[in-house]
Amino acid sequence: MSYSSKYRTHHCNELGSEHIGQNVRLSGWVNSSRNLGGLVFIDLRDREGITQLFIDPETSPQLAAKAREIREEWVLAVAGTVRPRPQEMVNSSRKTGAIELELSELEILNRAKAMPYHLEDPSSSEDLRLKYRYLDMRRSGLLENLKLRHKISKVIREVLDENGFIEVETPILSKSTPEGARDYLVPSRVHQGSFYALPQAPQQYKQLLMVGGVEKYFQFARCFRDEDLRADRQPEFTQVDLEMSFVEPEQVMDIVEQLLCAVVKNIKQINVPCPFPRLSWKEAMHKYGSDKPDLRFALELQDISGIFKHSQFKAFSAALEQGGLIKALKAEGQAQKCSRKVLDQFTETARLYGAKGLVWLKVEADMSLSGSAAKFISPEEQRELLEQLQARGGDLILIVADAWKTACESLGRVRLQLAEFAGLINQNEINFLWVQEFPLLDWDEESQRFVAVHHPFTSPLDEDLQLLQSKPAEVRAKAYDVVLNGVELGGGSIRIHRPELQAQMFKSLGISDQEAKLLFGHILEAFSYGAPPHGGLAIGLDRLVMLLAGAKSIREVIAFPKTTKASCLMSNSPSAVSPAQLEELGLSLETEEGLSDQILDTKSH
RNA sequence: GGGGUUGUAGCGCAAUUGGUUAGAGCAUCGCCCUGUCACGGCGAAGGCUGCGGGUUCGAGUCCCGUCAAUCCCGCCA
Repeated sequence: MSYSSKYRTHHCNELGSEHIGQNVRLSGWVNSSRNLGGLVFIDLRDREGITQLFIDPETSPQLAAKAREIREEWVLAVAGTVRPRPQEMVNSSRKTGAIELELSELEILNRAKAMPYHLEDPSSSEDLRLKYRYLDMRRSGLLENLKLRHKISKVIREVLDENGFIEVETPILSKSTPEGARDYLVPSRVHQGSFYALPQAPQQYKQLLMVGGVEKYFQFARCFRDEDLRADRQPEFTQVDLEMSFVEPEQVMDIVEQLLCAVVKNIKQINVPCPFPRLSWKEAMHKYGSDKPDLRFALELQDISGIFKHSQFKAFSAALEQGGLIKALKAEGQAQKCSRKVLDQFTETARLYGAKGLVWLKVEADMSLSGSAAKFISPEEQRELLEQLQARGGDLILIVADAWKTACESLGRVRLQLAEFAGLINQNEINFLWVQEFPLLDWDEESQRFVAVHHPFTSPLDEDLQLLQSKPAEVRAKAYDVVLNGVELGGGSIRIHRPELQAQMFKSLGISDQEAKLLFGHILEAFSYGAPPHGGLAIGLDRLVMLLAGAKSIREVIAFPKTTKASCLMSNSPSAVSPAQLEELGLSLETEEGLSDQILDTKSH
């Protein structure tokens, strides 16, 4: 790579002993400067690395005088001769540590104010780093994460290109639809009172591309959802979105496996086993209490309802009477390590996810049980319990008795917490799996109707079709999620391509023909002109990069992320707009705060 | 919408049961320094303790509210 320009002939991580004697030019930022009164050392930094500059006041008094005023993060262009450092002054921790550049020219390209915080201090607060994101990039690991993201994107593009996928962009100004997340709305000036919505996903467009005969589509799609945020959720995020025609789940899963294997191979030099293991949703819930189980460790949940059919323990009998069940988790050899305090934390977790409580039992050396509810468990039940769980002295048993979903999910969360506490998780492992056969519909108490678990275009499993009218809750979908280390990385489905079935689906969702026409008319019409069978999937790129970067939050892999209240600390968005702008859009604000904000706003048109 | 944590100098922190004038380090500014690499030495300046109430003779410290950041629940097809 040639860097030659008036600013530089090399970058700052390039020069070594082989360049000694050469005249070179470098540009970059002052990482630090050390003025010893006589000798002056400056560490010059660019994207690639750091080179030490050297000025001897005896040979270059003017340069030394100029260098005296130089401060951190000033921008310099320099020229000089590469020379070896004295033997004992070699800095072996730096690639360019064997040499230094003795300056003959020094140009100050730009000065810099004192930094608002110490750029290399990892403990500096995140809001400052967000406010000065452009400074954060200079020295924290952020730039490395952006490079990693670029590399991952490149591999994904290559694999999809090699497999005949065509990258197509779809509109950002899109149409609001019910179902799913809250939309970000964009008011229309030309059509006052009407709004675009920013896409939650390019779902409908990509299906229309299939109707259009594209057959294999992909896109790095920016998606927008106006919901409350988390460490792994931003209001706008990127999906690797893909869709294929004339396929069944197998073909979609196959290409995604190829894609993810290539990424991991390229980034981590690890060959992950392919194809990925597959679990049905029901199995995942039963065994691991999660629809995105972390399989880096075993710890399977067990159904122990059978043992307690005639239990005298009210917590157990009540759950069973109400049609629930009793699930247990056995932690080998953890009885000693788990103090009362730790067990209380587990209990709190179980409660947080809806369980009424958590029963813990310690298996003593003599195989007797001790713990919160041991006295309510008969000797016969104790014997059966130990036998079913194959428990040994020193084991810890955690039990939740509740409705099926609550019991599974709450104990599933305890399972994760326990694994972390007991150090069962190998942080270097990359563990992919598929979860399939999700339910198609879910009863929503709030709206008193069925809602689509995935989205309303998801096809039911062929063998469950006949249940759609009679037992909608039991219909499984041709949907699949790819899970990495307990994180939902992506999901997709085979879509409904026949208008009759789509109409039936809308009916199940309580969407009238009229509504369907109004909201989805264009896609229904498109399907009436010969839609091919099709399906696809979307991968959360931010989450993928986060996991491979070992980052704790997707903010660390996004150049300019927003806070948990969806504001940008750097640009101060969102912000008020001028009355003139509102007027053009035919909008007026209701709140007084809104009005006063407008008056404060200085933007003029 | 709900719960937890945090908020003291530009930055990261300290300040005893509520008790004099809120401290030292880094950064900044000034002076000194010829082999540093987080250079070092001497000195100076720097504060509405997030904001608003309250309790008290007295509040950085206790109470209530509020704002912001963050983590989680709900929510996120």
